[in-house]
Amino acid sequence: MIDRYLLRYFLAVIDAGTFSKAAAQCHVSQPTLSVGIAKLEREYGQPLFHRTNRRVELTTAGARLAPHARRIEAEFALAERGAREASPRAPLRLGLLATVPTDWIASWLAAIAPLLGTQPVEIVEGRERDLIERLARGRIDAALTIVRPESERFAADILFEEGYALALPVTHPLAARAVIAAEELAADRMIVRRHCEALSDTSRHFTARGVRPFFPARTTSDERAIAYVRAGLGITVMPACFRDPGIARPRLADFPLTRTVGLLWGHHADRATLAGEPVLARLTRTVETMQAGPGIA
Amino acid sequence: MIDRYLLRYFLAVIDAGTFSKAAAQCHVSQPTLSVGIAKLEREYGQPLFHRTNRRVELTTAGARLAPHARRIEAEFALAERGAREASPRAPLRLGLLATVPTDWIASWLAAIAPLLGTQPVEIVEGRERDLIERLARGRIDAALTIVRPESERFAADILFEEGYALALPVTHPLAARAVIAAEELAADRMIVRRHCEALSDTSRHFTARGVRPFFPARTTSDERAIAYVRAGLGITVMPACFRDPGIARPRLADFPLTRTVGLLWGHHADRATLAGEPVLARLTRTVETMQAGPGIA
DNA sequence: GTATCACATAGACGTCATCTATGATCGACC
DNA sequence: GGTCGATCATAGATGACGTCTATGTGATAC
Repeated sequence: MIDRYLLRYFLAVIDAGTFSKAAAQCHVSQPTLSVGIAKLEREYGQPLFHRTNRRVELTTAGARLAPHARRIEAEFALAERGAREASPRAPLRLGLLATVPTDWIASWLAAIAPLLGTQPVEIVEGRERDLIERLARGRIDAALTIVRPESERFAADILFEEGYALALPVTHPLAARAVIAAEELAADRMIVRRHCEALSDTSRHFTARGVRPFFPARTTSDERAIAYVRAGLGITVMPACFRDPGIARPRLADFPLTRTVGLLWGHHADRATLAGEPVLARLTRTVETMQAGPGIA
Repeated sequence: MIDRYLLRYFLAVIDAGTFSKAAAQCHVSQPTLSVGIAKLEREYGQPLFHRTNRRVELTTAGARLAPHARRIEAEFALAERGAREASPRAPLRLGLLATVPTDWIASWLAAIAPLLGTQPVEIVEGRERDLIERLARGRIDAALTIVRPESERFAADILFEEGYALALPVTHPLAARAVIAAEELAADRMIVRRHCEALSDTSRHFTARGVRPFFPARTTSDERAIAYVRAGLGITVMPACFRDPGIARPRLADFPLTRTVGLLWGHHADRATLAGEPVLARLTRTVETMQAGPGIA
């Protein structure tokens, strides 16, 4: 009895060209996909792929099965789409990490505006721990937040990894530098971004080097923080993804902290179905382009 | 993610009209099918059936899903058929209980003759224990034999249940009787059907009643046994399904032994696929009609 | 030779589809 | 009106199997 998941593996191998890539595409390990294909071949009665060292290619038997597999998957997709379109769709509850640039979210919201009628979205902002908590309780379906190895209780799709960098007004004497040591900033005032997941690491970094700046402002808004920096009220440390024409982002010497940002999926939700949701697929694309893109600064 | 087996349950309910019948059709228990439908409804997002006490009927959501499910199942069937047609088919190895009437087998073989080119059949005759043994060793794919509750190591499809009855020549003085006691046969000679699964029970029945007849013949062929009976060489006891114009089949008083005949499936084989095999489907039909039919006698 | 990349195999683990047993609900029947 | 029979739902236990990590095998590159 051929099962659906076997055909999904099969099609993924055709599309990806290798077992390993197909496994990643299916969010399973390579051995899992390997035994899956083996099982399908046993059930089908004959080999479906010629294994060569560099890639795999369809046998004639595989070529015969492929169109059936395509039609079956397409029909499944239609059925599942029909389900969602007909039912009064529950709002998609999405957690957003506070330290994600607002303009990313704005750009995403603009892109999905026409979809909001058929797929309402409910946004929950919070810090890393809040979002994990809500995910665990099933209060949100997915979260754009920090992915850590130890948060493997949730399925994750990693989007990018980045470091943290200083944020100086472009008028700052050191603004043109690529790397700045903490000690060079002893005379600077510093904006405290109270919501930032890196706050304690940042404080420790400066105090460990004897730098105990004055704090002219504490805020939980990154836009406020940037405005303060532009205005010359002080400097701060932010994730590298924040860019603004008015601020420079030199690296902070010996501060190797990075964060990995991605989508975490609540286990009650069906990741495969959810990730195919246009609204979320668009979020992924938006984040990837805005992060990797040339940026403003 | 909707799975294939859920759609099979769904379609079975549509076709059968009730969950219980659908469960039997799918060879699963009623609770299994029940939770299966519940799961499908959860995945689909809305109820698929209106449950009333006497029957279930499709909701509009169910009616929307049904055509997709049909197409998916049809496509799976096509894919699986394609597999079998393309591969050089292994012969279907079928065990046949010795005490099944030869004319049933002959009738079946005549019906499937045109199919033997594409699906070779290998017949293994044997007694009950031989067939079980071969099934366990994977030497045969299925067996038409006796189904016992304790032989639940194998999946079974029960075809019919029957008793054992006397076989007398129509010229016998008692041939017209419906029931005959063992004691009334003290003067008769008796043919021993050495291969019969009921042989020891039969012997015990007669000896316990003080009847120790002369045995003019021992045979392992039911056709020989019938020929002997017709010729007046002696009488015997056979499964009720044996009929012949020349013999009468009165019941033996106080002999309640019955046997349940059906198909046993080797666990290495895929029962669902195998049972759909035209050759085997035809065997099922042939046996059912020849057993239930008006018969010759 | 070493390194790297591919897929296959082995054993352990956890999920979940399945089972049996039981409950809940309704209609039929005397 | 109470009992019986039929239906589907629920609960807890169990086993199968899909998945994992770890490791093996083989081929190509340098």
